[in-house]
Amino acid sequence: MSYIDFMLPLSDKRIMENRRADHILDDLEQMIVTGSFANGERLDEIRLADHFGVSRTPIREAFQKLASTGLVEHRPRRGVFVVEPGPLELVKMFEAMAELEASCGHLTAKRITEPELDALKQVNDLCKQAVVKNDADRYYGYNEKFHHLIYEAAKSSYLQGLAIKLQKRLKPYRRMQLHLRGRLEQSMSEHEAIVSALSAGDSTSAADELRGHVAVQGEKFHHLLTHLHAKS
Amino acid sequence: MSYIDFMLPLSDKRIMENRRADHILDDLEQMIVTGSFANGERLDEIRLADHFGVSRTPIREAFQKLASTGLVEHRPRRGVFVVEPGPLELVKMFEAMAELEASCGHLTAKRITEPELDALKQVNDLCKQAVVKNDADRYYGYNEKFHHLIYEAAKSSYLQGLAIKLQKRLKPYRRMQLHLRGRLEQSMSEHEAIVSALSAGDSTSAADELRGHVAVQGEKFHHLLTHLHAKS
DNA sequence: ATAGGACATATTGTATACAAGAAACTTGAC
DNA sequence: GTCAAGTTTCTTGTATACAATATGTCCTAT
Repeated sequence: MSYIDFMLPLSDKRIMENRRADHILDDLEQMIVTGSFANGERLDEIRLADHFGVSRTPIREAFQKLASTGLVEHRPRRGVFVVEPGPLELVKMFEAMAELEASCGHLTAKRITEPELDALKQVNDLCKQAVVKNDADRYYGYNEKFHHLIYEAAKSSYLQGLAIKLQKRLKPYRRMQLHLRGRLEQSMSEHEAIVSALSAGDSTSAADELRGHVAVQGEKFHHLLTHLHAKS
Repeated sequence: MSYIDFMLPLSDKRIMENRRADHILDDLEQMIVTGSFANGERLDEIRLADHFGVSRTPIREAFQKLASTGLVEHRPRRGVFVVEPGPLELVKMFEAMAELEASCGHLTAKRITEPELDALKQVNDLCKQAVVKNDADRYYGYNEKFHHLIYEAAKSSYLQGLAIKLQKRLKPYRRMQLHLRGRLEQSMSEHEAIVSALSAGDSTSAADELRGHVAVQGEKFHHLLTHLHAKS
């Protein structure tokens, strides 16, 4: 895909706002995630600098931050290249996500307060309503909130940070899972099990339920593969 | 602490080797970890540039990488400041470490191969020998190897990466508490329990043992801290 | 015709110059 | 004497110039 393609939709917005370094990073991130670049494509400092109307320096700074999140890889004296994780990497990442969720669940089950539990149930009800309406997008939003509440209630800031970071990284891949037929209902019943384990303060069960909920296995895995293959 | 203090011991080595960007990063990391800077101290770009004999540009690059690992904090238009995590943060980090280890253990118990198990037992024997000799430094080294083997055997590259990264971050703090009386023996018996759980393929038990093994380090450290704090 | 090497080009990495913002200092008023 | 506003100085952030290295091309020799 050429640079022209992705420049057009964004350039309008860019001109309106004042372009600051953070925006450059966010935009680059967005471009990579939404697939504006081919897989192993090299990100051209000069062209991007032109595009954003800045010099190479801020672009290079953004590159480094992107590299630290794993979205791009920096090969010395070669440049930075977008890293679309392959099926294997993705499975590993989902596996790690499942473990992080399990860990949060483990702690949360012991530490969640009544108000937090109430909030969680409330969000879960919103999830349920979305399922009834078969509204995958709304479910997606509330589901995210649901999980973030669990991270928060673990009261382990560092772990929470890890979970949020990886969750964000996996966002684009997670989303496509939800459109699997019947997945909404299944996900919802898993939520119920999670909530009841947390209510009961059963940390082992909460961890297991969360791990299973997030893990990519069986049909989900197959779905992920075919979807990935379809993109390229 | 002034710049002069830390410049002297390092400047000799620097002049010998060819100074490349990676070395700058490593050195800065080392300086921060070994406490060459005061806690909230601002890292002066120009002085450091002079010190390393380079311009500000590579220094700023190193700063960004340091910021991404959490060793320093970047405040826009202010500079970068060293972040010594407080007792609370450290406890949270140890807690996260415990959970990461538990996660690795959970997977490793199911996935470890015979050769890997053999290697693990072998390293564990070396640990045991170090305990007998009451050699904390050797124990420290083999203990690290022991844990790294477990991460590796989990065959979950992303999780392994997280574990290694945090382990590295906690290194300076972990080291302190090994010199506590009786800790070596206790740690060793925990190792035995971990190995036997892994041998048996008991993922739940392996996870719990590893969590406990690391968590106790965090607690010991916490005690150590409060004790130190009481003095000053 | 192909392989290998020298040259030309392009791109990254580093240094320096410049701009913009924050801290520090001076000066003046109360 | 203290506080505040204006000015100066210092520091970060950005642009540009330069150096070093990788890549691509062309020519030659086998």
